[in-house]
Amino acid sequence: MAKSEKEMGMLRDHLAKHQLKLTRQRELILDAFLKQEHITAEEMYHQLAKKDPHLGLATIYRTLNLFCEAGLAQARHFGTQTQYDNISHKGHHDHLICTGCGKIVEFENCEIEKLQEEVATRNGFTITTHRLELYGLCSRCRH
Amino acid sequence: MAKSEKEMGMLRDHLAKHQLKLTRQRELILDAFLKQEHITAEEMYHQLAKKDPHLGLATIYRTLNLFCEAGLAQARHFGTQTQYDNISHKGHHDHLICTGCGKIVEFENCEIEKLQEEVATRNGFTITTHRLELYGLCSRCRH
DNA sequence: ACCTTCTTGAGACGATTTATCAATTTCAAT
DNA sequence: ATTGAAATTGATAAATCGTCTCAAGAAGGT
Ligand SMILES: [Mn+2]
Ligand SMILES: [Mn+2]
Ligand SMILES: [Zn+2]
Ligand SMILES: [Zn+2]
Repeated sequence: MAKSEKEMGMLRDHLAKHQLKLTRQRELILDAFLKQEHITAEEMYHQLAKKDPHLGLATIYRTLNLFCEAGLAQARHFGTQTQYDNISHKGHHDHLICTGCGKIVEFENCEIEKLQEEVATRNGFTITTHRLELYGLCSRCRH
Repeated sequence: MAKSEKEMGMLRDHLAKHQLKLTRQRELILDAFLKQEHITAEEMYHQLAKKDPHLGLATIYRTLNLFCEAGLAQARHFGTQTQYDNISHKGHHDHLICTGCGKIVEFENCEIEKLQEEVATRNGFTITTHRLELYGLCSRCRH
């Protein structure tokens, strides 16, 4: 609870800057969110049902979107649902996804990121975010 | 009509291999699809309403998904909708997307693709497809 | 403590895509 | 060409996901 100082600070900053309030729900959801690598609103809804059975799904959606605006999370469409990635710990990262078993491996590659910038510049764009997903089979599923 | 020999062949192959049938609707939708770079089911529905007012939206969805399986199209979630990219003409490509005006620039970058392969190999994966989207502002929207 | 403003929870709602199913069409075997 | 099993279609119901609405409650500056 006291270990998420940095993230709590980022949230407070964002709230202050936009005249928003720090609520019990927002603290609760932040706590749960920081323990995850990526999670959907629905998953979090079920997880938190134990701690607060009255917490509404709409509040979870609202709060996760707030985290995105505060720079703590990043939304990513995966399949039919939206995954909220925790970027506060390890920063931005991309994904290798096994279409056989659903396994997800996270990676970072500075060279790729650099080339992306070049492509953007060449086309007159300024990149704010990106998304790179590699789909295939992991070593186990290949056999 | 006669210029889409290759694509028609790919479709026929897929149909034969899966005991599926070549229908008037599938030909109609293929024709329209090959004229596009990327299109949504809804857009195609409206386009084809002139040629066949009875063509159902469900058939369009079914057929575009069929094209994906046949290797002619690739589905890509963009905003709330699914875009079906025509990959038969220019092959695989990635996208630069302006979050200001919605402009889409297509690009290919072999170096990036090569680095992707390296990342996959390093993690024991064999890539079958991937998706790279760069979001940002185009030169016009930056001002 | 007061009061304005923001937030919440419950469910309605909207948008998109898939499932259902009776009627029709395809196509391979006669 | 005819037949008949199997696939396809169109209309619409249903499912899914996320946002909107709004009255009741909470936050926080004074
Ligand atoms: Mn990246
Ligand atoms: Mn590519
Ligand atoms: Zn696997
Ligand atoms: Zn733009």
